[in-house]
Amino acid sequence: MAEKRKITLKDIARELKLSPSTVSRALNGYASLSEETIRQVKEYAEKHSYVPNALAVNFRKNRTSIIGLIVPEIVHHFFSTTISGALETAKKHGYHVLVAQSGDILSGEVFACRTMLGLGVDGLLISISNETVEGDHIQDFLEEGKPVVQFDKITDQLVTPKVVVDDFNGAYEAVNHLISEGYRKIAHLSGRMEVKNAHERFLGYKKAVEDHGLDFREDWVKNCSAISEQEGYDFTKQLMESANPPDAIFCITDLVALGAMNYLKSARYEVPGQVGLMGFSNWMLSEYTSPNLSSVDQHGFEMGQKATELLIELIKNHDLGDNETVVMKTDLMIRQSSLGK
Amino acid sequence: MAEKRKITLKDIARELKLSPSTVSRALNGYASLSEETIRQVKEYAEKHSYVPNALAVNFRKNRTSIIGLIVPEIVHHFFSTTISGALETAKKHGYHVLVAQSGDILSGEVFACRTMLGLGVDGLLISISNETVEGDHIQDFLEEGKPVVQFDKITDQLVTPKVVVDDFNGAYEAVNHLISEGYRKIAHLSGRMEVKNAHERFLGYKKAVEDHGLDFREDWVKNCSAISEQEGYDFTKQLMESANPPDAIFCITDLVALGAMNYLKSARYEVPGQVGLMGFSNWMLSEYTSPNLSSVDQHGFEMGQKATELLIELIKNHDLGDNETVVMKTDLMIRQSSLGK
DNA sequence: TTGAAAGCGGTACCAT
DNA sequence: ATGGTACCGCTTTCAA
Repeated sequence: MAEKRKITLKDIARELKLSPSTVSRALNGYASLSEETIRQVKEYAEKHSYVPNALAVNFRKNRTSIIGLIVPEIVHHFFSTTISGALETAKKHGYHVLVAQSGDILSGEVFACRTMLGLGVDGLLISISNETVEGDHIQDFLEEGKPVVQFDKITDQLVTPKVVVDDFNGAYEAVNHLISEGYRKIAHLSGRMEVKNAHERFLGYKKAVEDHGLDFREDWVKNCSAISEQEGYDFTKQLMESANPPDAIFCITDLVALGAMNYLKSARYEVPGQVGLMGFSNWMLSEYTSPNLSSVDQHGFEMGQKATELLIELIKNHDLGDNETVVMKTDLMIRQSSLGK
Repeated sequence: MAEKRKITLKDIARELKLSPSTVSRALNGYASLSEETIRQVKEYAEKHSYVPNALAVNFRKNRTSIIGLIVPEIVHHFFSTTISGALETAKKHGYHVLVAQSGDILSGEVFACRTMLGLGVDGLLISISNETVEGDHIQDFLEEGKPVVQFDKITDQLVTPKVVVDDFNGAYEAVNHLISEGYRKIAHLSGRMEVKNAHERFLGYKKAVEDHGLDFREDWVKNCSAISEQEGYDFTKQLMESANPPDAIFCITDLVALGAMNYLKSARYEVPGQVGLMGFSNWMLSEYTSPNLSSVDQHGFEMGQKATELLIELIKNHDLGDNETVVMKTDLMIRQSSLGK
């Protein structure tokens, strides 16, 4: 495999009878060089399509222009959206993104952190796993002077900037909307309360219900531990067949809402009308169900962008940042499933 | 930001009064070293938590253990699935993955290729954009001795190994299945015929129809240029309102099939029964529609794995590979929408 | 304005 | 079994 030997900076220097330093300066646009020399060097470099050896530059400068990005699971609409945002922003600033998934387990996250640190990324973007508590493996980055920005799934154990969704408010507005559409008996298919995002959504739901003087009933709150369509279906069935069936359901995610919708349709409930339905996350699928599913958009793309901007800023300033938290506003996506009773 | 200065191999050598070469050998498990020396070095390294400088190693060995991965669009169930497979396989072999999206446009792809090449990835996995024809920017990798493996969306202009879905056969089986369920007038919502995958699916559809002596009608084939839900809806409406309405529709993707399903339901057709419906891709959503959508699984995860395995093999063998094409079998996912007439 | 030279942190060849 | 040392390609003092 005869790959053509690439031309180096030294080659140029030799050919042009200049010193490597001069060539380096000319190429990197330093002052104090004669116009003529610069022109000459650039022309030669261009003509022989000189490309600096990134490995050498990185080694010398002790940086890689690579950002590490760890999410629980790539195959997940929200996360792939945040990744997309991160990629766009990184590109704009001349950074590359190394992606890894933790599989939502601690060992996977630790492994990803270690290999990324070993490779010498300049900083880390991370949405932690469900199992992460201490976060020593993340702390390691900070101790090497590499900034970390947490997003979406975060832990307060680590002093890093954070970008999170305003789950509380998003849920509050969603439930408010159901109420304004005339629904009064609102149930909530929640997630595991130990998970911060789920808990916040629950609190937002509760606050909205109470602010309007409506009943908050424990038995109208069901915990979906797997956040699955099946749970949505089953719990909805359970709720509707109970002595006190609700007239609206606010679901922790669109997938759960889809399960709820499937049950309601199969049991011949009118959605909306008899039962109002709200999801959360605004997955692509919510646009395409029938009826369309109302949801709460989390602006994943913008989150990825914001987190990446913060990180790159820190990298450039050689700063680790502090505990600041950026809260991303959500958007109520009112479609059909939540319309007037 | 006082990051603690990291200990280097030379530090160890000096402290232990050994030469750098000896320490290197001890750490990398070379033979011909006394047990004692090895133990001593390893102990010291462990105690001072020595971590080799990856940048230096990469520079010296002229490799990065990084694979570049370019897809048209990350936020797409199929691609995120292939990425997931690629990540898993890369991890297993000690490789990292740099991800970029082309946005399905040539300029984006060229940019991604250039930056990745500049960074010094060891090889490239790519699913090309719709606009890619010549592929000189990809050829550049080969000319630098870096192997490339194409997957899913490929071009034959480049001599590289390829991993593709058996679109023809997948489509053939899907239509076969509709026929075996009793449907006889089968329409096809296709994609743009210039796109290879779309064309193959069309050919598979046509062959199946003809093999069974059924009518192949041009007016039962509709081109969805955007592959959108809207097109699925509109073309299905058009088909069903025509003089010769079909009794089954094979759709180029699940999203299009969803549009078809939404129209059929709104127009009170029974699915299945009056109209049979098949999608393609087996997106997550197909499991959750009602009725469940029958589809064709493309094994995206396994594709990502396979492509990555091929690439890593080539990298390790310092080989560019040839034109071999691995064809991934598809799986018919029979759910409700295609069941008996 | 330019050059000389010392590294960055390893690896590997050539000695011994 | 171990040491000495010349690099890898580029950047960056320091000197001229």
